[in-house]
Amino acid sequence: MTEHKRAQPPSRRIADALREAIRAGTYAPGDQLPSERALASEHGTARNTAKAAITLLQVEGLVTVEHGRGAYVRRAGRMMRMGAQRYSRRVRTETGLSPFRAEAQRLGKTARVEVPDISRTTPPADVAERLRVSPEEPSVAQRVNHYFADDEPVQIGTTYIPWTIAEGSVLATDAKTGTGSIYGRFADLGHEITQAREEITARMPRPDEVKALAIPPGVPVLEVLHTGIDQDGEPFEVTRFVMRADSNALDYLLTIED
Amino acid sequence: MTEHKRAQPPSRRIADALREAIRAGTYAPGDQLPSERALASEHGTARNTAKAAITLLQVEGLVTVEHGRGAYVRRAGRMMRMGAQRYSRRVRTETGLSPFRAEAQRLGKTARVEVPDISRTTPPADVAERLRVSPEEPSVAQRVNHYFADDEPVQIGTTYIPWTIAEGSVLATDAKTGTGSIYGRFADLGHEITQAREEITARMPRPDEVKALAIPPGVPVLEVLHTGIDQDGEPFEVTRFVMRADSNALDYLLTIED
DNA sequence: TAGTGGTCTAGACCACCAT
DNA sequence: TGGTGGTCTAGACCACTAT
Repeated sequence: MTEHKRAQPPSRRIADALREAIRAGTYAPGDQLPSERALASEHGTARNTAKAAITLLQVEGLVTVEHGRGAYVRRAGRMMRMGAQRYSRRVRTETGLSPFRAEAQRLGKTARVEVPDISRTTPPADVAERLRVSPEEPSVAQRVNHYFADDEPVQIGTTYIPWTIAEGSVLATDAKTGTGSIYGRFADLGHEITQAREEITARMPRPDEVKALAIPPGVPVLEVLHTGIDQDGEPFEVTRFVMRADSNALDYLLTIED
Repeated sequence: MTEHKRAQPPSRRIADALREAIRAGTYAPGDQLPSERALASEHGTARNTAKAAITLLQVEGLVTVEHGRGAYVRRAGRMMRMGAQRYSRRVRTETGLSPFRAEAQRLGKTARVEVPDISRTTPPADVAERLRVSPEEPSVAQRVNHYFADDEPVQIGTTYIPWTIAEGSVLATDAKTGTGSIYGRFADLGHEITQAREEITARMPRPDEVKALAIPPGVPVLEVLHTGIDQDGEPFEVTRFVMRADSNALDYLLTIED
């Protein structure tokens, strides 16, 4: 008998079995998996080992675990698609909606935006570089926005505006920006958005983001560093968006330059 | 005495202490953390508990663990920035380089591309929809590309081409596509790329992707579903890119439509 | 060979949830 | 109340890395 020695540790074998069962549809999205104690006795292991298996799947983003209730196969969430055309002036003037509200409306969701902080601060280095302001002085106004769809937090946006632009306007003081969203106010101040640069990365959320966005384990975030550029080619605003990757997608339609 | 009962479980406390030490620079990127046994005795816990703390940081993407060596603070990798202008005809004809090779050259890295598979297959549903072909027949040619920078795998690209276009051309048969990359061949066939749609999401990698891209725990992937559109507005190619999020970024410059 | 992480056991107590 | 996950202990053996 050629015995496989240590072919796979038990926790892996349990995880593989569950993964395969999920793939095969034995456990459908939303279904509850067997309890840790059940898995352990089924496979003849300690409960710790069964838990290790569940943790593997959790980190892969395949299942979610609820304390006191059980482990469930994760459901695919409907996606908010943030497209590039969301900045268009037409959308802004015709609907009076901000990009986020317009997208939520399209999906039939209720949008809510909270503005927990507006202040004058020293910008992070990457922001300062893009705005061409000093990274060592309080050279910007900062507006923090929390976005909710159907009361679920889905996005955080931190907007940085050169203090020379924001000073004296509602941008530096008021949560409400009025019709046409914040870009309406920039237009009032002589900065019509004509170009935007968007730099996109993904990473695991920091603990504070986990809290703010109620992110379950195994869900990364998309980070978009957005720079608004006006008719003179000047950057007038940088926003760092952090969004749950399991409920947001980005959608760009590009015209290929020659 | 008001004792905080269960303020924080020991594993969280150890993780918090390490996180703070990393933030403060006590442990710099690349530095080794104390061993699990050392952490355990320092904090008066079992080794398992110290390991749980390390695992938390690992899942957050803050540290990497190497079997038999130790746990290390993750270094920030240099980023490959995949920009929208990478499809421009000018870049293609002037340098003769594919988008990936052009970017690698810019960073002074050695690019290598392997083509482990070219075949005729049935496309995934999302691809079929975008190419307007049947999702139930072998209606496409599939080309799988593995991209390496300095011999490290950084990206996988799976290109789907309607069989009606690929049939009879090198696209359906040859790994080598010749100068100007694959888009040069599409141009030869009468499909000049004039627009591209890119739909971006992020998620944790699947086990097969973990293997192919050698992804350490705590690193998500960016998935880009790219659709190439020709001068007649017809989609002629869809590519699904999957890339390590810790070594790739996307960079778009958008012109805001009216 | 010594030190590191990888994994497991068998049992315990706590916290949360539904009934 | 009973079932579920959250976490811990104390010890054990294995596998990998470096010297």
